[in-house]
Amino acid sequence: MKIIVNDFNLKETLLSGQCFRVTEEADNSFTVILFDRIINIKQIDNTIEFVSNNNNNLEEKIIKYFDLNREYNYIYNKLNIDVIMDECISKCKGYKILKQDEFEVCISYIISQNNNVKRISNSINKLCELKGKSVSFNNKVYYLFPTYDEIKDITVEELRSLGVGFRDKYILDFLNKYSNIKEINILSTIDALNELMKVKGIGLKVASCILLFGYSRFDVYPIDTWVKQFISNKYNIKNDQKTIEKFAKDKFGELSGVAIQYMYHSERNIK
DNA sequence: CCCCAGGTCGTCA
DNA sequence: TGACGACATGGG
Repeated sequence: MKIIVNDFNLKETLLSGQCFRVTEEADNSFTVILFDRIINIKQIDNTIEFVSNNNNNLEEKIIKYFDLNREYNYIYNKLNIDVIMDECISKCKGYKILKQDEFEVCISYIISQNNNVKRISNSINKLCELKGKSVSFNNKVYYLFPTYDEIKDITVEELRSLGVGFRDKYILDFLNKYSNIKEINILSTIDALNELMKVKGIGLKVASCILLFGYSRFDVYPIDTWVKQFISNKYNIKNDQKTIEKFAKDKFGELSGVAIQYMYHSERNIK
């Protein structure tokens, strides 16, 4: 199947560190575990081509995951407030904020704290092998991300076997509180952040990543070392958490998340 | 062997 | 409130 896309960069979007379960294949295509199925997807100019083990509503799932129906020109215009952002935007053109599975994003970003991408991916893959459903695709076996029911009884020993280390108790606390978190969609962004941060091991940064990458809340802004340095250097302001937070909120408002993500991406992934 | 990783918690002033 | 070490683990 094919879709015409006019402002999309598949590779940048998938390899930017938003999602942890993507494989780049030898033919420049990508294999992605997308909710309930496996897809292999490739971009050739303005076309994306994809195959899956499950074609039911496939196009719809792809459009949703890559957020292809959103008008990004509006975002570019809103964020283009100075030469610094102008450069960021031109570097990041076609780079989309993914709409990932909510449950998966919560656990993935709990694991991400004080951790590196390689280890995060390894732990998540092991979790899927241990608890998720297996799916055959292209003569290989893949594992879906487990549902809540599939992992609600996971033990500390099992978690440790995944290599999540001290984050084991954080995952358990999240699972205990999951019935409240399921309702996050209906909350305002501030309330949603606070609800997530009731979980031990979810602070402002992880909560913001969850809302940005799992719930398409573009008004949260996950600030890490990279972003802090970018902003304090380029805008010549104090490299301090509160100062940077205020700056992002005041400058970019409802689209702070996209602005921050563009900065992260151009600083971290594009040289 | 030491350092670090898309942080957060608990503790002590 | 604010600073600061501890935390599991394996890749570099």
